[in-house]
Amino acid sequence: MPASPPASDKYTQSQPLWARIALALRGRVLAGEWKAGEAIPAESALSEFYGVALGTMRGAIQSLVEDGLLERIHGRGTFVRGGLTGATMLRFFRFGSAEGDVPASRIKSVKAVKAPALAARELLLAADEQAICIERQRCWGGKVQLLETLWVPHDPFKALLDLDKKDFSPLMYPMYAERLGITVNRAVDELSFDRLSAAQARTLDLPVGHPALRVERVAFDLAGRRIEFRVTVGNADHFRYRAEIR
Amino acid sequence: MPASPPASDKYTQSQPLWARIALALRGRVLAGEWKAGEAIPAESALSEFYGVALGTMRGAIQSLVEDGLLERIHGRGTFVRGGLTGATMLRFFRFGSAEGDVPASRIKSVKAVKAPALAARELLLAADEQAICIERQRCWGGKVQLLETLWVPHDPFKALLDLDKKDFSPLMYPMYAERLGITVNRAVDELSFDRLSAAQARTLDLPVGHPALRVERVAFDLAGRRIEFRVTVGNADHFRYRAEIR
DNA sequence: AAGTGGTCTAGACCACCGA
DNA sequence: CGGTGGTCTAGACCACTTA
Repeated sequence: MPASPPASDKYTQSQPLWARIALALRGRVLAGEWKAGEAIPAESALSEFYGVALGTMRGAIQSLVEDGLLERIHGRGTFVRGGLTGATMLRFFRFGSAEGDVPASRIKSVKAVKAPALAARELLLAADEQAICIERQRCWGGKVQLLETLWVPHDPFKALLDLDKKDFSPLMYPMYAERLGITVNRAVDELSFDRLSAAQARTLDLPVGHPALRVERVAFDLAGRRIEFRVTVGNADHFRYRAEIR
Repeated sequence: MPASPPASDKYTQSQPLWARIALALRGRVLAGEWKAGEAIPAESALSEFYGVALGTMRGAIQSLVEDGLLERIHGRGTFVRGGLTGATMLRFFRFGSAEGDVPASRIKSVKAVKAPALAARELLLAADEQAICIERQRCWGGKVQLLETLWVPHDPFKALLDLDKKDFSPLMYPMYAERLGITVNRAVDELSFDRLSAAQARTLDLPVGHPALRVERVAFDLAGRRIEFRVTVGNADHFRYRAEIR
């Protein structure tokens, strides 16, 4: 049975009607009533269910579309958006003619650890809370190009500890979705500049102290929870990024 | 006298009615009927003028708001957006406790030149077309922090050649607006990584070959014309940028 | 042809702003 | 207070997709 019954008075509420309906709709998506990729009921059906005009229902849906939760396709329906693919790190780098190459991923270690200060802060974990740390390398053109260290909360991710390194998918986010039912919906990247440590330089086959781009990423699930913190390091000479400002 | 008379048939046009009205409205803004910062007529007045329902008029205006051309303020009106301030380069850098400091600008040269290949390509100028090249330094905390080279088309910018270096404003975009009536509405930045040349290093008081962030920017006016190409170079150690992905 | 989202209408009232 | 944008209604028809 779906959530909340129709709304009450026409006005006099602190929130607009469309916003309250959007909230209810979001709740039903998060509760799993409609899964990623599935269609939600038609606007007309929903407007009848909530007892509002079609335009109001459209407003509610529109707000969730702008939020990235839903996606409308003319003539087909309104769908719950699938998550990010995780191949998004490539957008910061330019590797010579490696477009066709499948980005390979090599898992180096998967360990249960106490979250270090930086990761704990970004994931909003209590001090000394348990987390899982994953180290991996990403390769293009037969060379190791990116070094990644990921932290995820121990709580919903502990199944990863029992997984063989070979069984990890080259893309983490689709794997989170399939194996854990966790959808990554949004991420925030913080870019800065760094130099390679001795160990990093050795793995990347570059000189110690070589310029490096450092990307710190926090990933969020559909409900807005912080579910992954990731630090990626790559050769700064391959950095390129396009930003639009208004 | 304003532009285009009311629209015709209800449907059967290739473009939605709101899109055609948005186009007409945009034309009136570009023609200078309403200047930056001024309010356009009320929705009700416009809907009557164009002979459409209020909701349709709102849709037309909304599309221009999303485009960055207009700005609505509840209870006050709908306004033509002012341009970018030009202080936007700071968002890529972090300078220690220089928040309060006024970013100073030092013009080194203003010259009429033949646009070099890169600038000509970005500004869509013909080969060997005349342009104006401006070199300047930007300082925070008493130190030169950024080196900038700008190219603008000779055509609407020639007045800058007669201007004394001291009379240049520290922010270019407001100056374009005041002195030339050109509003910068949008810009695209392309970030990459570089090393300082000998001359650059001397000016920035850093070692030759020191890591540098390079920003190539194309700026667009209200009509979408490319009106400035700019290359900015700064110390990569001060680079930081936040990107959100969905 | 049936079902979906997209456009459009003609009204009404609400919430905010400034004089 | 009068004017602005914001919300909401109850319809109608258009345009796209699928079967």
